[in-house]
Amino acid sequence: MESRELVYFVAVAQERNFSRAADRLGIAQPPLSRAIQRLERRLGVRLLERTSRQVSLTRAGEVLLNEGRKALTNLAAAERLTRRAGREPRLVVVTKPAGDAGLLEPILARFAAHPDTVEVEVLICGIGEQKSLLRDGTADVALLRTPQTDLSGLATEELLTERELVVLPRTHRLAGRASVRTVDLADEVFPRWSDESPGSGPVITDTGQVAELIMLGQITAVLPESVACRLGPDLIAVPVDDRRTTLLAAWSEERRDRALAAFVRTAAEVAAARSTADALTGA
Amino acid sequence: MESRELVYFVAVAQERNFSRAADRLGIAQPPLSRAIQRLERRLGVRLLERTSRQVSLTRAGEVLLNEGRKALTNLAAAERLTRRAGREPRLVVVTKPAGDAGLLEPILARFAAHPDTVEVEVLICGIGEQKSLLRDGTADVALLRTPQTDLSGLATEELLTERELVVLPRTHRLAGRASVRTVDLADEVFPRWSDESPGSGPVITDTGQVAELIMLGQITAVLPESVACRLGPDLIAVPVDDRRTTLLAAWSEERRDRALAAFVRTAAEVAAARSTADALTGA
DNA sequence: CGCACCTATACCCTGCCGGTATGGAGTCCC
DNA sequence: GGGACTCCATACCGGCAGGGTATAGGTGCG
Repeated sequence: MESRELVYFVAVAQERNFSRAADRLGIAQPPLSRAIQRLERRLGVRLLERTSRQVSLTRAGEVLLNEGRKALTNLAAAERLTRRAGREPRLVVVTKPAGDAGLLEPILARFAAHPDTVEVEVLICGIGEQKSLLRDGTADVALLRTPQTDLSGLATEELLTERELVVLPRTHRLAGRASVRTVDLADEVFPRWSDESPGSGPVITDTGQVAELIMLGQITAVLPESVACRLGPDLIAVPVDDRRTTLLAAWSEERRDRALAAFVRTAAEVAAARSTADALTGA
Repeated sequence: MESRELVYFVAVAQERNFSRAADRLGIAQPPLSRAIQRLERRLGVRLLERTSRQVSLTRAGEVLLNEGRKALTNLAAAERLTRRAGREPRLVVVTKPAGDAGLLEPILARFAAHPDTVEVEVLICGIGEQKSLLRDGTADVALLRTPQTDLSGLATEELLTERELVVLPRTHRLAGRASVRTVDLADEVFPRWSDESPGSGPVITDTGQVAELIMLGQITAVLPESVACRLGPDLIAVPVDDRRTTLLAAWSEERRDRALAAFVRTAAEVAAARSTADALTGA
């Protein structure tokens, strides 16, 4: 099976529409139809049920969509890793906006002095993209927060655990509380951090929206302490007693190189130092 | 990256020779050279160092060989699983000659009566091929023996543990012993069960060779009891006290379907019954 | 120095891949 | 119910990728 055919099939299977898929692929619709027909012929299996009104997946089509996506991810990873191996060694670290709890800068400073240091590129990606960037080889290490749904294939190191705070407008009924518990928040509207994530509120596409929407009373948000403190003076942040979040360093479990190991170790050291400092300050 | 290019590269990287690789791929050498050049150009990385006398891998080439093989295996698995999903559900069970300890027949009989039964195809493969057949989706479940070098990605269930016996010609110095230990066999010549396996003796390509070679005094072999007993009356089998082997059912850890689970469970039941019977007979 | 071996280049040809135009089936809506 | 719309399939055509043969060029060996 040619990988291009598989890319085509995945596009059609996702769009459930030949014309839109062709559009996305940057080719015309007829060649796409033929490519899928050829693929079906070669596999000896019907992948799609088409009527003139809708396209649906057969059992075999579902299998190929799932397995094929994995295979294509692997192929992309092989390509990226190969490209990287040909260049100067460097690390790509990926985080999301405000997702590093302020640790990244000291980590980079300390790592630069490490004997196994290499050049580091920092990538700030959209919400929920980090794991796929790790898996396809674009990034070497990510800063993630627990809880995470699917960490398969990734190795992790816990960096630090933070309180979580609910962020509210000044006028909110809970704004005067010294602390709250999760049950107190049962009636609140929380944003959905990505298209797929559960929740009742609006989908967040830009982090700047969050403070805005909270101020307007549209939503509330529960955020790690390091993030909540930076939203601005017009919002009240109240600790949620029974919630904690942990910042993780994560990387592909198969990767074994000195620079990566050194980076993770450095990150853990910086985080440990920070935790100790916080404990002293808090006390 | 097109999968065909990757197949070509892997062939060259393994053969370390364009002409032989082209031969194996069934194409001429010049198109192969061009394909590799194109791949290198597209990746922007040199993969192979060629002199007119030898081809060697660059760092990037090694990465692509390793990662690419994985990706191609996944691609093949996606293809096979898709093909299978389009047909009647069935299980492919793979074992090697005499590798089932006589369990397969009763397992199949019992499985046929199971509520979740499906058609079963039995594949008897060459030595050392089982794991790759599982990984590329050709087979659903394999009967393997411990010790095994690399079971990553596979789930296993222990079926039964057997004694191992050393098989000797009648005239052998140890032929009269009631039992031996591994240290007693230090001077013996053992066959190599595949091209890669360690050992001093000849490479076995056909199981029929083994009895033959033992009879001629060329080698000795340590085999599971169930196999050793069937080599014929002209050979003496002496128990090796300090060696045991376990028969495993193994399958891809990602697979989750009722028929597969039912098969493994049935296999375990049959094996348990056999073990009990043996214990009674032996006592 | 010639021979054997191996890869790269030159050149040709076939067939695949992609494009445009159009057909035909089903759905929506007035 | 008919026209318009949507959507996939078919027909046909052109360009180029990919494969073949012949051969050049470099290197180790006797």
